[in-house]
Amino acid sequence: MTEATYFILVALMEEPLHGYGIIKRARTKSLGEVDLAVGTLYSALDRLSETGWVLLDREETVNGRPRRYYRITDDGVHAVRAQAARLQRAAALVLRPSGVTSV
Amino acid sequence: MTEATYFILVALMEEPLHGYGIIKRARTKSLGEVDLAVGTLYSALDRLSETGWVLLDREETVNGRPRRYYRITDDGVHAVRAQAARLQRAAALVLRPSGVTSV
DNA sequence: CCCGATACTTCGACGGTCGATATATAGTCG
DNA sequence: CGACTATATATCGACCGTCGAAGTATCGGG
Repeated sequence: MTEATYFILVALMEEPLHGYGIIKRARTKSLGEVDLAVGTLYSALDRLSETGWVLLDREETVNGRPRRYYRITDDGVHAVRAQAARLQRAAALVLRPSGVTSV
Repeated sequence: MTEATYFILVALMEEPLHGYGIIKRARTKSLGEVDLAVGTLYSALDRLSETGWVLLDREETVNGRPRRYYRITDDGVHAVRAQAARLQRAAALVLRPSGVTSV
């Protein structure tokens, strides 16, 4: 799973969001580190819909323009949790190196 | 930083290794999850040499064939530690979600 | 004697990211 | 009032990194 995919799923964990909302949520969640490009977002969203990790929650019309809200699925939650565990293990290799038995 | 780059640097943190050794070390460190393709490794190694995060430690000749050992630089150690911190923060978003003040 | 493991190089294909462009409205600042 | 920024979606080509395969070479085991 790429970083973009991970942060899209993380953004959707709290509540369904529309495209632009995902970009903003990912930015705040990552403390400004992750700034999803629109091209990245929509292609990733298409892929995630195909794999069934997100789905279209509802479609609103604001100012005559469509606004699509996406929702994470149970499979998506499962996938993002598995990825989080993987990331933590990867981080621990450097932050808590084995072989250092201080005490 | 990509996952491949991260695990190459992690593999080199303990001691200098040659290409094939990096692949094996990354595999064991990641508990079999990361299996670097040779194409990925050598192109990543070239990029890392250019950025100055790894450098050629020494060159041996074994069975009439060259064996190049790579070493991580101080900059590389700094970069991999920063990335580890980033990964941990990303993982914490899911594993320790804010707003859950269990007590 | 062939196969698998070790070991490096190169190259084309593929997948995902990025930035630009297009389009449209609301709000802010000078 | 005009320019600019933020909000909001769609699309497309360029680019970068990954992957797998082919090529080359040696050693040990079955």
